[in-house]
Amino acid sequence: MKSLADVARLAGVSKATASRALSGTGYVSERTRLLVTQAALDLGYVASTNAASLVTGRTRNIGVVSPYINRWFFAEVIDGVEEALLEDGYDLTLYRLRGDADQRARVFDYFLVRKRVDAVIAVGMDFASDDVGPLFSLRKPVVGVGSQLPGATTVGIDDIAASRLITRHLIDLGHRRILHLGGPIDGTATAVHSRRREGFRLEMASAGLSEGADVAPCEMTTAEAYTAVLEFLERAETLPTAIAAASDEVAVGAILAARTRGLTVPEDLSVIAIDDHPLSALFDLTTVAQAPSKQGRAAARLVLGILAGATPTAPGLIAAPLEITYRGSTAAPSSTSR
Amino acid sequence: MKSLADVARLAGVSKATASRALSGTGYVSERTRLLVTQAALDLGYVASTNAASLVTGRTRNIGVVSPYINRWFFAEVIDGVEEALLEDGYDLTLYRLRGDADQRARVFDYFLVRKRVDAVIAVGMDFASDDVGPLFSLRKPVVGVGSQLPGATTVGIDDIAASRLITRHLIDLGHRRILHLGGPIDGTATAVHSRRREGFRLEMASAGLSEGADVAPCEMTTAEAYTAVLEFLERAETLPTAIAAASDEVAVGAILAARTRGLTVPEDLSVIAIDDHPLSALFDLTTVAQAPSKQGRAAARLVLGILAGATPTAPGLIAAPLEITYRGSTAAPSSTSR
DNA sequence: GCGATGTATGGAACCGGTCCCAGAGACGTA
DNA sequence: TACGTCTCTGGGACCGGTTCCATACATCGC
Repeated sequence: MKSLADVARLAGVSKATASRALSGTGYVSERTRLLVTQAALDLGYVASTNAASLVTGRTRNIGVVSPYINRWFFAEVIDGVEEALLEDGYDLTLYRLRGDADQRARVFDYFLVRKRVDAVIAVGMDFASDDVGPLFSLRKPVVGVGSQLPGATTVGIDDIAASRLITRHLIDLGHRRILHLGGPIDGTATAVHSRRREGFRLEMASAGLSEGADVAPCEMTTAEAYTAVLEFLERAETLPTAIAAASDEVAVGAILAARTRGLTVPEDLSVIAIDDHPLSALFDLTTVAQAPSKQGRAAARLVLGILAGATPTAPGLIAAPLEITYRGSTAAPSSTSR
Repeated sequence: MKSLADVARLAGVSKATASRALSGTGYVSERTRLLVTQAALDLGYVASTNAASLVTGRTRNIGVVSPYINRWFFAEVIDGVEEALLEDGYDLTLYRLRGDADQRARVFDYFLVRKRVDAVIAVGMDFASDDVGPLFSLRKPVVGVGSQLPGATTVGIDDIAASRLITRHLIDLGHRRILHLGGPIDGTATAVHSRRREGFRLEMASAGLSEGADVAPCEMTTAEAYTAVLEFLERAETLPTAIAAASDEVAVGAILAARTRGLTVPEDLSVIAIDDHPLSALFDLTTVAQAPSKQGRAAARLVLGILAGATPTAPGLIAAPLEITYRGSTAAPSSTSR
């Protein structure tokens, strides 16, 4: 491998001058600049970012932490982040960080031990406030996406508000017995699904409908939702007239389960959700759009801005506006089921 | 940030000894080893991989290139790769590499220019043989997953064989007019969807059914497949009795489109596909399972093995065995439609 | 007692860049 | 003429580790 010294020698200049010529910093005459770039080209010279970051302390590399990479929201966010980083010539190092037991340990091992990221973007990480300590002890910019990161700027939507919004819509349509679907029951209160469930509870309560509020917990996947809804319908005494789902993926499971049970949507059962997953259009699902890849881009921009010297925004949620995309899965409850 | 020199000073030894003590190489007495590790602990010392790799030339970092990260197969593979790498303490740097125009340029820019990966795993990259040049010029291990990489070891399934298998199953059931669904028409011949289409053609031809073979191209997404099938059914003179889909995601689009048109599966239309996507169980879809996350793991293992000194396996496909998972979406054509 | 071998340690070169600082011309100005 | 300023270049320290080599001592066989 050719090094900068080789280039400098061929160009007949010093290492220092060669470095300046290639990086474009400091004073270099046009003539020598051409000389050096030509020499670099001739030798097929490629710079070592390692060596550079050793002295500059900057790696042009961003760490992305996410509990999943094979679920829609997370994958979309990462996609957006990657795109934005690429535009600025940054690399993305991916860490899947799931579970709780080894969570801290891994944060320590893989971020503290190796100091090769300039900043961290945490995607949908459900960190408790005492868990983020190690993350911040890096003294590097940290930005969250999706679930809110205590003490850090987070881009996303207000999950409680979004859930209240869809619940409200069902209530406004005339529904009184509503099932909230999705999210394991043992999640922390700050988890996205917990907050969406909380929003549902709050809205039902404020409408005086706590009696009609029911909850079916399940993992946030279509398959789990399908069986959860099937089981719920099995043992329910009075059926709900509507489902407020924690996500589109879960809602699709509900719709499929309803079909299996011979219920039609929305006549027998209205379904509404949050996300605007690409499948939701196919299932004619009313939902609240959130564009995760845009959130990813925004988070990346934020981080790059801070690295470029911008003053960091105050910790807290940078919330995207909420708007319902009305489709055919919601309607007033039919008179018979009322 | 504390450096090795600080640790050495505190422990009262030289940098060299401290390095040996912490890395566990060479001769170090038990006593000084404890001394050094304790000093490192006290100071909260974290080693700089950058500095280390500068001299060793190894980064403990693997580059993963993939055209998508938000599609099931790719996300699953990356997930598997990440998991396997993590176990060995390797990092994963992700590069999304799509399109063709800037494809080469990016490979050059982001791999050659920065020499900070030890090896490359190319996930579902549809590289033409003259496109892989830059990739191999890195002189680093390269392993492919999914679509076959000319000149490199690739783990995956034999797409042509898989497609022949599902087509054969339909033929064996008695179907004579079969539609192949999925994959843009302009893809290169080596692309996964092209090869699956090719497998379909071959099997139909070898059964003397070229007449009954029809093709509906579309992007490999559920939504695109949905509209493609709808349009196809619109203008088809005689309807096919079965669909061989290039992927489960596409097959789900077909099933939904069939439902929209009032066709029932499998009575009016059999559907079979390849992948065993989690949704396929919900849609009762007969399919050929491939476990992408396992493929990812396997590829990572392969790469780690080579880096550990194992002799690289010969270029070519390491194919997983093919087996149909029989579910309810396939049946003999009904007598009326026959 | 002596050389060979094994264990333990330190000094210093080295990886490949960046950047501070000194110095040399060129040019403008008092 | 003398001096300040600007442009351009090179020398060399430095980032933070790893590793080669030399040295020192202990042990062992003969």
